[in-house]
Amino acid sequence: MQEILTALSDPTRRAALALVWDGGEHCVCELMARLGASQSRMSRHMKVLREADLVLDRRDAQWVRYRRNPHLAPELASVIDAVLAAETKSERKVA
Amino acid sequence: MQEILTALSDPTRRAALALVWDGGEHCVCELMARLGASQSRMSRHMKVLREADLVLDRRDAQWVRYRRNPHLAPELASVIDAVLAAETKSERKVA
DNA sequence: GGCGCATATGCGTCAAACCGCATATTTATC
DNA sequence: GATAAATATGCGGTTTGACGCATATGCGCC
Repeated sequence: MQEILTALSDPTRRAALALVWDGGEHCVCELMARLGASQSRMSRHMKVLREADLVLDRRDAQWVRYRRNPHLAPELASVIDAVLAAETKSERKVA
Repeated sequence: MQEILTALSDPTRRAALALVWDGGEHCVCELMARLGASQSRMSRHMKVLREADLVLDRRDAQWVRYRRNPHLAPELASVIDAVLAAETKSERKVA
């Protein structure tokens, strides 16, 4: 829980999590580009998400594909869902 | 959202929030005692919760009574509920 | 007005987090 | 085997956050 909330407390990580939460696979280079983050920064952020067990990674040729962890305990997945939903809502208000 | 997640990323604040989330009023001295926190520490933590709009406070003689903010946007209240529920569950596993 | 209890806050310190830069590692291609 | 692309990581610097201690403030009571 502590690790998860620490992971969620960075905006870039939340944005990355939102992208990955669609169930698909995303390489670091894609996330970098879409979030405007440098390579080392993006790599480190994904490491934090991985160590919090929120995402899984897989080597695929020169890429590393990150995806949502489907085995996450349901009560923890609910936390992520609630956070991403709340953030989506507040973005809509701005737009 | 950022402010809320920062507030949630401290274990003492989560514990205080859990106590206050019952809908009742709680003075700082009570929270201090129940959480084993020093006075200045508890006061500052409550300030963070207040500035994140998660709790409201009210002066009552020499006490300050903190309570859950009932006007919190529902999608944000869902975040708090999910976090507290997840934490309750993990505590039960330990016990 | 003085005293005591509850709470807030200024200040200095210490630890943790984030970042950029440079470099290492892995894999594909030629 | 050399080169290039994608990713990870060691290092140093800067920022942010938590804490304790001391002190200030608010309030009731005498």
